[in-house]
Parts: sequence; C-alpha cells; structure tokens
Amino acid sequence: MNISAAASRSGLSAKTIRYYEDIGLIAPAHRGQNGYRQYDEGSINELRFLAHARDVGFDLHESKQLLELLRNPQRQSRHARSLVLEKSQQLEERIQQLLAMREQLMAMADRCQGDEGPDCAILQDLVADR
Amino acid sequence: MNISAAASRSGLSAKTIRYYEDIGLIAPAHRGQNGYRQYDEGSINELRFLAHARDVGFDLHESKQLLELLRNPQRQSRHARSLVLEKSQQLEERIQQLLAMREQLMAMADRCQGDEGPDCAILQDLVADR
DNA sequence: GGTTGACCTTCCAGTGACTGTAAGGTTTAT
DNA sequence: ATAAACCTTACAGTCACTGGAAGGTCAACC
Repeated sequence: MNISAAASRSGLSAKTIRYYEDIGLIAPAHRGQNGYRQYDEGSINELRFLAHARDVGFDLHESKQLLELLRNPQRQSRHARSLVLEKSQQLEERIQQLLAMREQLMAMADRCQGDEGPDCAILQDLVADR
Repeated sequence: MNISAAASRSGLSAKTIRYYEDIGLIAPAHRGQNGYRQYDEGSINELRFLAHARDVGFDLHESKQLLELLRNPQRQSRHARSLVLEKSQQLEERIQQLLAMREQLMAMADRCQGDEGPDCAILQDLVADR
C-alpha cells in the first residue's frame, strides 16, 4: 500500500504520515524498490490509532505514550485510563474557560446598540481598566 | 513609562509589547534619549484593549480590526457588535467540539477496567476502524 | 514509443502568537 | 566601584502541521 492509500485508510494526510515518521513517532516505513513507502495492515492500525488519539484531544507526546501502551503486551490498562481521565479534566477546564469568554462576549454584545453610531459598550469594556 | 511598567499596567508582557510593535499591530513607541521605549496613558489604553480582546478569544487580526474601530471616531458600533457575535458563535462551535471529545473520553474510560492487566477498551477503541 | 497525469521523493519555508536566550548597553542603589 | 535590575536587538524554538519547489516513477492511452 502506498502512502496515499495509507492516508485515506487512516484518516491522516500523506504529509502528516511523513511528518510522524520524521519526528520518530512511527517507525520508518518499508520502502519498495522504487523508494516508495509501503504500508501494511499493522501500520494502518497505528496510523488510525494516532488519528483517533489526536481527534479526542491528545497532543503528539501523549499520543506517543498511548501508542507505546498499544504496542506493549505487558501494559497496564490503568495507565491508559489515567491519561484519558487527565485529558478529560483538561478539556473540562478549557471548556469552562471558553464558556466564560463567551459569557463576556454576550454581556458586551447585549449592551451595545449595534447601530450606525460610534458609541459602543464593547469598545468601552475592552479599553476599561479592570 | 518604560516597557515593564507598561507591561504591568496593561496585562501584556514586555516581550509581547515589543512583538506587537514588530508586527505593526501598534505604532512604534516613542523613545527616550537612552533609546528606551516610552509609553503614555493613551498607549497603555491600547495595550490593555489588546490584552482584553485576546483574553476573550480574538486573534491578532481581529484584535487589530477592533483596535481600528476604537481609534476611529467615525466608527459604527454595529461593526464591533458583529465581530463579537461572530466570535461568540465560533466559541460556541469550539465548545461543542470539546464537549464531544470529552464525551468520547468519558465513554472510553467507563469501559476500561483501569487495572494492572493489558485489556483496555480505550486502546481497542482508538485502534478500531470507524 | 511518446506523452500526459497522477503518483511518489526530499527539502525548505511559513503559519500564530508568542517565549527563551544571548550579547550587550543603561540606570539606580549601595 | 560594583552589582542588580532594567533596557536594547537579533535569532532560535515552540506545536503540529501545510504549502511549494524540483525532480523521479508509474499506468494508461494514442
């Protein structure tokens, strides 16, 4: 399987797969005699795993840790679970931040006429010392 | 006022203030005869404005647009309001994404024993084709 | 056999919004 | 006189890619 087939099967782009190889996140792919990278089902599994890990919010360092668990038959599931719970907590904190930001925006928009004139509660609020 | 005083009065770091000057977001600061940047109340207002705009989620391009509205006495408040409402919508979309990610993580964690053994629903889920 | 188009390769630069670090000049206090 | 706490510029690094250039390979069609 060439890289673009691996890309469409895994959900990553070909560029991203090469990048993951460059930074050592995945092992260098086998090459055909033409120099093209070759992928088998096992490598597709790893690529898909990484795509999913990224999708649920893990960064590359964390995704690598998870991948190492996947690869290790002596793993302990508590390690995976603790990474997941920690990420979930981080997402929760980020969500709360974004909600607070959104609240602020709504409060400002509510007090702004939004007309043709220059008077604007939004600009006043943003410039105000707090 | 030197840059570190401007930094503590505005909520930006001195580094960030220099960076904003470099990229043309703010006008070059006046310099004392020693070459140090000098800030007055007007520039502090602009810096604080930018800090607040960033805090509520605007990127630098959007913050610049808002700053231009602040500077322009002929502005129309509907322009500021529309930027705020659009950002609010974007935040809402991001929040929904993060909530969905968190849901997925919780669902995976729920089905994982989290013990000393290798069996792990999390790793199974991440590797599974969807 | 030639040519087109779709692949593939490497390498380098750019993104956004800073932050860190180095090497040096200035000011203030002791 | 000296130490510390400022200030300056310039360049590299961060994160996770993405875009583009320059060139090699392959499959299909005329």
